[in-house]
Amino acid sequence: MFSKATEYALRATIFLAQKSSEEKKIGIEEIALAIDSPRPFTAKILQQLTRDNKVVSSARGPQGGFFIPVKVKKLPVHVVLEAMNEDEILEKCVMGLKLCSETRPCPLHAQYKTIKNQLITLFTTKTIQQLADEIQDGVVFIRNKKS
Amino acid sequence: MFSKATEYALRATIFLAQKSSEEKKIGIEEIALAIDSPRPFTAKILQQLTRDNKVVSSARGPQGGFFIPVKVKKLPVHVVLEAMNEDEILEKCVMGLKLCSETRPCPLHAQYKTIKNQLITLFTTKTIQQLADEIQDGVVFIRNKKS
DNA sequence: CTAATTAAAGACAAATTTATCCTTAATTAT
DNA sequence: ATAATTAAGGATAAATTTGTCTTTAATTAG
Repeated sequence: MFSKATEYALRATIFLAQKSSEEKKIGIEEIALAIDSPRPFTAKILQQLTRDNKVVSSARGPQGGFFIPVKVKKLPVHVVLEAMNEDEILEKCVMGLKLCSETRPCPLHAQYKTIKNQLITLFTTKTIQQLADEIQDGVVFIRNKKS
Repeated sequence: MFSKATEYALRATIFLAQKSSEEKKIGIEEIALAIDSPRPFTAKILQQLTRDNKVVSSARGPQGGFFIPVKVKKLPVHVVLEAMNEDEILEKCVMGLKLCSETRPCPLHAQYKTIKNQLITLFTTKTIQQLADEIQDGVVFIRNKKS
């Protein structure tokens, strides 16, 4: 569904939301290890998420690293998709028709629409914080490895 | 969601299901024009759909072209995804976790699961014929251009 | 102030997807 | 048989995505 870049972005964001804070920043090494993603590529992605501090914030130097401000944790996960320029995926026609719409629907439009709406609702109502909390509670996982 | 190749495959399949038959084959030129896709790339995709006559059938020479046998029209659209090797998209974890499952769910698993199930149901219950019929009825469209 | 640490930025490389083109093979009509 | 038509197949190219590496800039600790 999403690109690898966006998958990594979602994992990194939720991981940071759970583990980091303004006082406890986390380095790229630890992040890439935790979410099992290629280190340099993940760095690029975090850089993108850091643009204008839109999703992630960062600080250089010793004790530096990445973190997610409390204010951002309260935002819907959808902001990650926006920052990665992949929020359109949730909107577009399954068959790739440019003109697909209510008045000119593709053959799958009517049924896909309701599914699409649930997807959009999911990403716009669940906050980053809410997802991170579940990891804290131990009911879900973000690591991609056995350990 | 799907690759361009699969989007073209879905459009071409439904177009052929509506317009073609064993007696009335359709050439690549007409197909690419109808679904507004790059001609040579579409040829490659049809070639793939033709492997083992799994979805599309073809005949060379004058009056040759592509068509979909009646038997295939009764199959679910899912067969197109399978032929394009993209049926996994419906199954995989939204966050890209290899180990995501009921017993080791990602933070979005529980909610995404129900959406995923609807997607799978849609593609496994709707037949190629059913979607083509709607075009015939004029309630939906497959062409990607104004005309 | 200096050295160490860490992210930012940009150039580069590999892999995959998308797309084109040319030759070959099969079929049909004459 | 021959010529015309059409898909099959393979080589190639362009674009995008994924990934790496090296240098620079900022910050902090000593």
